[in-house]
Amino acid sequence: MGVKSGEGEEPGRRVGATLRRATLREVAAEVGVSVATVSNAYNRPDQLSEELRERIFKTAGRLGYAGPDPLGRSLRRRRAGAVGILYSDRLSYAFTDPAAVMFLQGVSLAAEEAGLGMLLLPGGPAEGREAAAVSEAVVDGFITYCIDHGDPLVGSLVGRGLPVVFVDNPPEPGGAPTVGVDDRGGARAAAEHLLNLGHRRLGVVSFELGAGPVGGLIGEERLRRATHANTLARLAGYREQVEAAGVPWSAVPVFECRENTPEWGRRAAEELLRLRPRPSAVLALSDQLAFGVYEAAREAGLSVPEDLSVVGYDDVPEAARTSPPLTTVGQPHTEKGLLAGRMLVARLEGREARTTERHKTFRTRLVVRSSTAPAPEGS
Amino acid sequence: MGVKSGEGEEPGRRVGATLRRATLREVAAEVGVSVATVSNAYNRPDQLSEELRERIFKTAGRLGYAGPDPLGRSLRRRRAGAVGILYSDRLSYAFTDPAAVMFLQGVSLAAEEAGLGMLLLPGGPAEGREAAAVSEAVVDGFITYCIDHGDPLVGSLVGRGLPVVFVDNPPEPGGAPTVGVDDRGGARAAAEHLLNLGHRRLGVVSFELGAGPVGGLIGEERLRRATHANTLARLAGYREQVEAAGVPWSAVPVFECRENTPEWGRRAAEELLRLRPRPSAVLALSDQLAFGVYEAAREAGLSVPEDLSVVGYDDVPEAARTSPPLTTVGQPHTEKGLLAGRMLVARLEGREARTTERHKTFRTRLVVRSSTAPAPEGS
DNA sequence: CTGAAAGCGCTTACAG
DNA sequence: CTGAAAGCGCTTACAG
Repeated sequence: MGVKSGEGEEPGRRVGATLRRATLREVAAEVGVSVATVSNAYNRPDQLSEELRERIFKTAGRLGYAGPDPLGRSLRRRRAGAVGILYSDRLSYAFTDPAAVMFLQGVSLAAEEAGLGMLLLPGGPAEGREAAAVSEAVVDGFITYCIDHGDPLVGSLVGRGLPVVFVDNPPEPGGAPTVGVDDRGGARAAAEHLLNLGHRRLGVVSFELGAGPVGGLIGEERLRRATHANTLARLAGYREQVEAAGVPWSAVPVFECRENTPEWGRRAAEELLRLRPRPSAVLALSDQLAFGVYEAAREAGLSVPEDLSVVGYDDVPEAARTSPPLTTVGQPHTEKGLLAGRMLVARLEGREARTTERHKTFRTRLVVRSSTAPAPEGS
Repeated sequence: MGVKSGEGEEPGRRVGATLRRATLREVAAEVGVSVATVSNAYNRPDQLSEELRERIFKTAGRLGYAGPDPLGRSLRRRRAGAVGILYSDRLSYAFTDPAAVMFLQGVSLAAEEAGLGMLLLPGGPAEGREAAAVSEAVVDGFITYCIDHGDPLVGSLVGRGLPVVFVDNPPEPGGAPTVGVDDRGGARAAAEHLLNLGHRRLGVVSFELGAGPVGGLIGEERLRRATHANTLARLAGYREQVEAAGVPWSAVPVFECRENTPEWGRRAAEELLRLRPRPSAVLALSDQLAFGVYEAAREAGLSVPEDLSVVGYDDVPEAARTSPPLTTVGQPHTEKGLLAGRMLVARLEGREARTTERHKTFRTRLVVRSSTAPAPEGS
C-alpha cells in the first residue's frame, strides 16, 4: 500500500504523533478536499486521480495519519473483523492444555483463511467479569469451547444476537451450530480395552466435576452434581463399559483433580496406588493427567505397563513420544477448530447450511501403544 | 447484571432478533425517555430511579436489546478493550510451538488481570494481508513476538500510534519498551557444556534463517543473509564458544529447518548423522527440534547420550519428561509474556516508567539433564 | 472525478 | 432525576 508510516521523515510528524492521531477530517482540511475523497483514497483508489491520491497520502504522512481508524470504520461498516473465542475456564488455562491449544490452532487456520483476527476473551469464574467481556467484545461472532450446560454465559452470548458455534458437548441452544466429539464412545473404548486385557481393578483420574470444593477421591453424591459436560460424558462412557463387564461402578475409585496438569495426575495416582487392593489399571481423562500417573508409578517403583496399565485421552503429540508411548483416545482437535471456524465464517458471509452441515460429531479412536498390557496374575 | 438475555420469554422478542438488533435509540423511544437515560441505565445506575431503570430493562428485554453495542461504545470511549498480538509467522504456527504458547499464556495472565481481551492477528508472509490486519485491528496497543529486524510490519505498527511492546530480540524502534532474553548467552552455555564434555564434532539444527529457499545444510553465504533475530543470536552464541575452543566454525555443519517441529528436527539429524566423521553432539535451536533428533538417533541405532549428545533450547515441560530427559537452555517464557502484558497495560493506564522498567532482558540458564555425556573415545 | 449529507451506536459534560 | 446536543471517526449512496 502507499500508506506512509515511516518515522520522522517530516519534521511536523513528531508533534502530531505525540499529541493525538490525526483524523480523516484533518487530512481532508489540510489537502483541501472533502472527507469522502480522503476516504476514497484509502478504500477506492479508482474513485480519484492518481495525482490527488498521492497528494493525500503525502499530507497524511506529514500529519502522522496512518490510515482510517479501525473503530470508526468498523462501526460504519458493521463488522469487527474478528471472531471471539470463549473458553470454559480462565483463559490462561487454555494455554496449559495441549488439546485446547490444538483446537485454537484449528480456529486460527480458519481465521487466517478469512483474514479475521481471533479475540480470546478473558473468561473463567471471575463472577460477572466474563459476562462483561462477552457483552463488550468487538467481534462478528463467537466460538465457544467446552462451555457447561446451563452456564449463564450462554445467555449473554445469545443475547448479543451474533452468530455462535458451540464446540464440545454443547448445550445446543436454539439450534445453533455445534461441533463435538463422541466422548462417551471414546471413553467406552478405553475402558473396554482395559477390561479385555483382564483388568478388573480400575482407577479413574478425573477433571474437575463442577463448582464447589474439589480434589480427592469422590463419592456418588459429588458425581451426581457434576456439570462439566466433557467430564460427564467420559465418566458415563467408562461406567457403561465397566458395568457391562459386570464390575460395579461403585468399586471404581474416582479421583477429582482441580487442574488438568501432570502435577495433579501425579497426586491422583499417588492416592489411587495407595488403595488396597491396588488398581492394576488407570483411566485418565486426559494425556496430561496420564503423564502425571507415569510419574507416580515411577516413584512407587511400579513399571508401566507391567505393573500398571495407563490409558490417556486426547492423543496429544507428546503421547507418542513419551516413554512408554501412551495408549490413549484420539480425537481431531485441530479439525474441530478448523470446522467450527469455517462454520462461523460461512454464517458471517451469509452462505450457511449449503456448504456446511450445522451439527458435526467427530469420531474418536483408541490408539493402542505401549502403556497397556494384560492384567498381572491374581489381580 | 439486570440485563435480560433469556430466550423467548416475550413473544415479541423473536421477531426483533431475527431482523436486526434493537438500538439504544429504539429502546429509548419505546420507553419514552431520552437515549442518555437508557445509556445511564446501563452505565450509571445511580443516575436514575430504580423503578425507571427496571422499566428500561424490561422494555429492552422485550425488544431483544442486550445492552450497549460494544462498537459504538468503544468508538465513543476511545478504547477497544483488547491488546493485539503480532507473531512473526503465520498465526497457526504459534500454536505448534510450545514456547510461543507459554508466552501467550503469560500475556493472557496480564490480560485477565486488566480485564482485556487478546486479539491474535492473522500474520505471516501473506503479502500485505498482515499489514491490513495491523492497520485494521481494533485494539488499544500491541505486543509483538519474534518480529525480525527490518520487518515492514514494524512500520505499520508504529504508524498506528498505539503503545507497543516488542518481545524477543526486538528492533527497538524509537525507544519502545522491549522484553527479551539473553539468547546469545544461552547458546554459549549450551555449546560450552558440550565442549567441556570433550565434544569437538558438533552439528547444529537451526530454524529458518530468513526468507528464500530453505531447508538443508547451509553455507556461509546463507548464514550471512540471515534476518531472523532469535536464530541469529543463538547461532552467534554457538559460534563464539566453538571458536573460543579452537574449533573453526566452518567445520560445524548447520542444517536449516523450514518449520520448528520434531519432524524437521528428525530430517535434519538424519542428514547430520550421515556425515563422516559423524557429529558426536547436536545443538538444536529448540526442544521441538531436539525431540526430532532423538527420533533420528533411535532410527539410526544410536543411543542418547552414549553415542550422541543432544542439547535443546527452551526447556518446555516435555523436555523434563522425555526419555532421556533433555539437557536444554531454559528461559522464562511465561514471565516474558506476563511482563510484556503488564508493561503494555501500564502504558495504557497512563502509569508508565514508574512501576516498570522500559527494557528487560531475562537471563537464560542451562538445565543439564541426561541427554548429554562425555564424547565417545576417539571422536 | 469530487463533495454534501446522512448515519453507524453510543457516551458525556452540561443545563435544567 | 432527566434530556438536548455534540461528537467519537468513519463510509456510502447519491447528486453533480
